[in-house]
Amino acid sequence: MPELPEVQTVVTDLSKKITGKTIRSAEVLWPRTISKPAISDFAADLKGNRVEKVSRRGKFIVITLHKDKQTSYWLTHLRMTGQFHIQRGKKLPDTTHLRVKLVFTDGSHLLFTDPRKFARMYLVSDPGQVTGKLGPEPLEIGIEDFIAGLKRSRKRIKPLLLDQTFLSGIGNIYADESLHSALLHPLTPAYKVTKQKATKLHTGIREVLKKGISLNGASIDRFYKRINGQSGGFQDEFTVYARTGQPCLRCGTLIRKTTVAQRGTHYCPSCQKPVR
DNA sequence: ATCCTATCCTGGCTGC
DNA sequence: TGCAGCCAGGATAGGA
Repeated sequence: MPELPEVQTVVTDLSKKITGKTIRSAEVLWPRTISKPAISDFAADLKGNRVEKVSRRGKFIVITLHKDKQTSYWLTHLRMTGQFHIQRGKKLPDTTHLRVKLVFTDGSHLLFTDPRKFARMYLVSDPGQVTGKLGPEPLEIGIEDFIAGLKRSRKRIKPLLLDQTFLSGIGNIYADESLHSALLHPLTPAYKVTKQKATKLHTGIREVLKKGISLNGASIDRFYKRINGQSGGFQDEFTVYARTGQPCLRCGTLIRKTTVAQRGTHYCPSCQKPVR
């Protein structure tokens, strides 16, 4: 669902729309969406803040706020179904699952919906409180550190890629796509991945994520959408994800789906052979 | 250290 | 047509 490329797309879109705006009021319609601070403080603390910057760390949207020379950070993790919406013209977004609503001093609105209620928001003075345990950004980690990280881990490669303390931002889709691109079986123990394959995986992760970003993410079901309601384009470029039973684009073998670490896992049984 | 299970949630889907 | 039951999925906690 929303992974690094999807979150990056939201961040880029949001940045253009809300940077410089000042929050007039905030309203929380589903209290559990707010992790920190207490519900009673969240809306009141947001009020009067000016949006300085919208950025990303892992799968977190990080909004830097200024008020009375104080800087605070409003972080949002979309989890599966969290979605920001901006009002566009007269057409109102579907607010069936509205959880948080912001009104800016210019009268514009920022709405946050989340059907499954798993998304979480934080308003903190130090973003490290929330993102402190995250591993490096997958587009920033160097090849040496990446290989060393694999060697150090006894985990299987797919769960390791999903581990946000190892790398931050990769989720189920991009893990499967990266592993296929590197011709690695998802159950391969990380420490057994050869230097050559590790290099291929490092490259594969970068290419897959960059392609995802350039296509504004993947909209696999009705969930992930850009803040203006548009879909991404990466779902049309999947090589294995959601292609169960369809021919591998590389060798023609039918793509198989199994469960690894409680996640649907798609791979080509010919291109991605298990390691003995 | 790592794995497994349950939990949080809802809408969509299957099967009767 | 209606409805019960199952499933996906990111992160985390607790037990093995």
